[in-house]
Amino acid sequence: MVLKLSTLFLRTLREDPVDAEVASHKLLIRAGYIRRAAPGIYTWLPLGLRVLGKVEAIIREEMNAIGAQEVHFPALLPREPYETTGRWTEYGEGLFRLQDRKGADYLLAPTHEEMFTLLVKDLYNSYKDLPAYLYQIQNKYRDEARPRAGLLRGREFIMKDSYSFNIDDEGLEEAYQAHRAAYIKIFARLGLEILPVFATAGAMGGSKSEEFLHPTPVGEDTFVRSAGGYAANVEAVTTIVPEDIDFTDAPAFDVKDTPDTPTIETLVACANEVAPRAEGAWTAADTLKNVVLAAKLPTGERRLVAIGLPGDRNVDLKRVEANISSHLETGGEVELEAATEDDLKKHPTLIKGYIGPALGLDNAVLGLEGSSKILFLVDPRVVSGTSWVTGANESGKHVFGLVAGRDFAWDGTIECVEVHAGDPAPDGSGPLETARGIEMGHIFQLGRKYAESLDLKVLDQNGKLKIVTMGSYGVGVTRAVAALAESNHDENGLVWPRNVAPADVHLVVTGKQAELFEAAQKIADELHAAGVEVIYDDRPKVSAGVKFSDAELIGVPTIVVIGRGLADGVVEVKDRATGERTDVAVDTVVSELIALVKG
RNA sequence: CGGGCUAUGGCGCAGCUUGGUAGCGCGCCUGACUGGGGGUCAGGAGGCCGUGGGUUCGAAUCCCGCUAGCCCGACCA
Repeated sequence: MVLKLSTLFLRTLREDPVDAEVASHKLLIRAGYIRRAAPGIYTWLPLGLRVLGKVEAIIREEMNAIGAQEVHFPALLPREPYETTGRWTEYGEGLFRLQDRKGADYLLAPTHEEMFTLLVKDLYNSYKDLPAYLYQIQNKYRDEARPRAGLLRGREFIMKDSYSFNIDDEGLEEAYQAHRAAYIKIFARLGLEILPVFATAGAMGGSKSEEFLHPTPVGEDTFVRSAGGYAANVEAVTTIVPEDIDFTDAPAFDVKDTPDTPTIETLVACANEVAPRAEGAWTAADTLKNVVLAAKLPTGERRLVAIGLPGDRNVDLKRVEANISSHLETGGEVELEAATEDDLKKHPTLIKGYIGPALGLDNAVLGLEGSSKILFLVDPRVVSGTSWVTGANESGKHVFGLVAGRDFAWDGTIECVEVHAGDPAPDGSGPLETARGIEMGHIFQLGRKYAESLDLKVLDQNGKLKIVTMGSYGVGVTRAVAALAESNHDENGLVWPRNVAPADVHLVVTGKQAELFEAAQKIADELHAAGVEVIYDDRPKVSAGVKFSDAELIGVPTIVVIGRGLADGVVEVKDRATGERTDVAVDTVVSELIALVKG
């Protein structure tokens, strides 16, 4: 392939587009890879399409290598399957909906679990047909509230999504691991640094899930990692549970007057005044903060939940949301917010600012067994034997030395506090630090949620119908192009890794003599014959400076300059990434370039 | 959905305060020069000034409404 710049459909821009913030967005527009068609929706120009194609090819190879088979669904889908699984409404405003001329509802697919499930149901009936791995590379549509950063978060984007179908959990685990390994290979081949982080399954259901994050400051996802190699989504971080403490010799609790102390800060100050202790001043960490939240259940019910946590910590609502469903009999997605004044009024035993779990096991307030009948969950740091300063359920009074397990009980523990930099990693690999990343891929063990609601069953060895278990696995393809641009550029433009670059070699002619163009054309032809992809800047009346700038902006890894050196029989070979230039004899340049590209 | 900003040739912007023939740079077209880092000169093409209403002899400019876009936040299997 030889792309001649004199005819290539391309216009590079000298200035950054005003609406672009991040480097990948600016450069992909300026270098003529993409154009904006609508907010979060982009047109792919010839150069961009070439990069996209190369990324897709790598993904295809690795998916095929694990035995996955490619199919292709429509993006325009009927309402019914999504109605069956509840996602027609669950997806809310994020879904592009439209109607045909008869008024029938359609949607532009945000993801294809339903369609894959129905396709397998359509064709397969026996355990002998399984396992099956199917995938597609296809446009997805999500009406994002705020598309941003060019290709990084679009309303139309390309995703590779695959789905595994197995008869049992062992098979699902195998499928999951196969995809996980394939993803690691894909990102390695793309040259994208990737961190698999544990994620919570969230509303997708299922048990196990990992995100593949590309660490970069422009990323939208916050995660934590340790020097020792632990990495996880904030929602999925677990706390190291301390050992229980023997409370045999602990002094009895003591209720004290602590007037005007509705906050932890005022309480700590007051505690040091009314009850100074020998071991050092009271701190927020000695207090047990009891926060009342209101949970909106899938049933529509609004239910209060109390969370007990050390006073030096704050509740992270997202973490609570991610972890609370196992404590509720309803399951499904739960929305949480702080309880309002009205909520508290319905429970007169709860005195705002002075809420406490109990004054002795027989005198419980919080908890399903307590007088409030409110579910009481505690942070895992609250273990049996720990002693706390906390509310005495009476205005202006707190209780000191209230011992967990002896004086109060709880209904369960939950990961609920904000994770701070410096907290220990759960695997003991050191303190955590927070970082930002782009979600490049996500793998889920879906389990039987979709198969169940869409009735995907096959006969097992015993002739009995069994629900199939599924996994779903996604790679953001357009997002990968953006991430590649983001991590491969300098102040002059893009710097593509060789295996995704729009071409292997960028030939530049400087000068106007016919011999220069003839020599360049010859080199281009010979490279082409050897299977090397060439961009050839044959524009006759464009100055050298413009050609150099364009070459650097476009970012092909090897730039060859045919110019004044030709009189001495040499051309210049320049490495885009390092800037290193070498003069190479014109007679050997083709073979050297072939070696460079194929090597 | 909250907060901030913006809307004027393909792109980037000025003009608006103080109403009076719509301008600059880049890009595009013609020609000449130049020819290794976005070069020079001359001549061109291209604009319902987001949209609807109002004030006025006259509105890009003043007033009211609407719409769209961008950024931050909320949201984001």
